[in-house]
Amino acid sequence: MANSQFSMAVHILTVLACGKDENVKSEYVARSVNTNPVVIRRVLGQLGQAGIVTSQTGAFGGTRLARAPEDISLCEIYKAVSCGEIFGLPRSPNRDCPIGANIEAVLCNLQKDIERTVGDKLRQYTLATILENVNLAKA
Amino acid sequence: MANSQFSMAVHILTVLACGKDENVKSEYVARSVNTNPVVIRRVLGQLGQAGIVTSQTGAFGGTRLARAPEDISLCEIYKAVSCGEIFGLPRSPNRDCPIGANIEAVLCNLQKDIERTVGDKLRQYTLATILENVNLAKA
DNA sequence: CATATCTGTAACAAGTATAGTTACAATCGT
DNA sequence: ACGATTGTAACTATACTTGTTACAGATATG
Repeated sequence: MANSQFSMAVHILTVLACGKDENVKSEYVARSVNTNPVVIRRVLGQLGQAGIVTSQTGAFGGTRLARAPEDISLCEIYKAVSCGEIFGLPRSPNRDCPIGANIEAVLCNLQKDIERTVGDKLRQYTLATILENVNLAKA
Repeated sequence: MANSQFSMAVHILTVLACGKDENVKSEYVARSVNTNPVVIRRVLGQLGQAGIVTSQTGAFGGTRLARAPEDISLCEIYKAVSCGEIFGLPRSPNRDCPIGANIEAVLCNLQKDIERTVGDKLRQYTLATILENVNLAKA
């Protein structure tokens, strides 16, 4: 299954942003994402550890944004739920072969370069950008 | 399993590049990558369809680069074996919810933007770049 | 033309990741 | 004390990647 946790995280945070400073229940978010509340809470757990949201247990509990949408970059969200690399490195190249012995390091550097590039791009967007676009599309 | 087809493709092509204009057998490549020849031939099939390599069946057959390493960009290789997106889109957002109805298009645009960015970055490298780096590391 | 050598590809097994689901302990307002 | 909600473990279903075996088709060589 293709990993859609980043998409889900953005969707979830957009719902929370619309909830302003009210606690939003995972069950409510689940209806917009069209999935099970536990799936929402799992992602919310990662976003909480990253300091992007804060949750309250108990009656009238729920989750809200820890900061204003303008201060939450998509890069931060991506890293919070980050699940795997853009491309995987070679598994077990033959180190007796001159190429096999060196290709891993070369690809690893390339991988870091790509991920830095993606990070820079994602940093250009914030949750506020997403909110604007969603509202634009609505109009 | 994390997808390492791009890494494998680059590794394979590096081996082919070292074979100059000789046909290289999948069994030989498999020893450098440390896997089964069929796995190599599978990737080689995709690279062949993309016009990056040419193969010959039969005795003394094998595969060679279709072009000079300087003329093969990593972007081309990435697209040839392209296996999935940087991040998956939402599966089935609730279209009765204003957010659910619009988030998919917004994320899809974002996804295209990211993939364009990655493509631009990969276009800065060619197979020749990789060859240089592998040889540098060897020295 | 017969043979040995390769590729191309189908079919299947094994390992692993994601998502969905159920269940329940812990927490907290009333 | 009670009801509402999160946090989290455990399990299932699905699907993707890799590795492996098997074999048909193509081709150079003697």
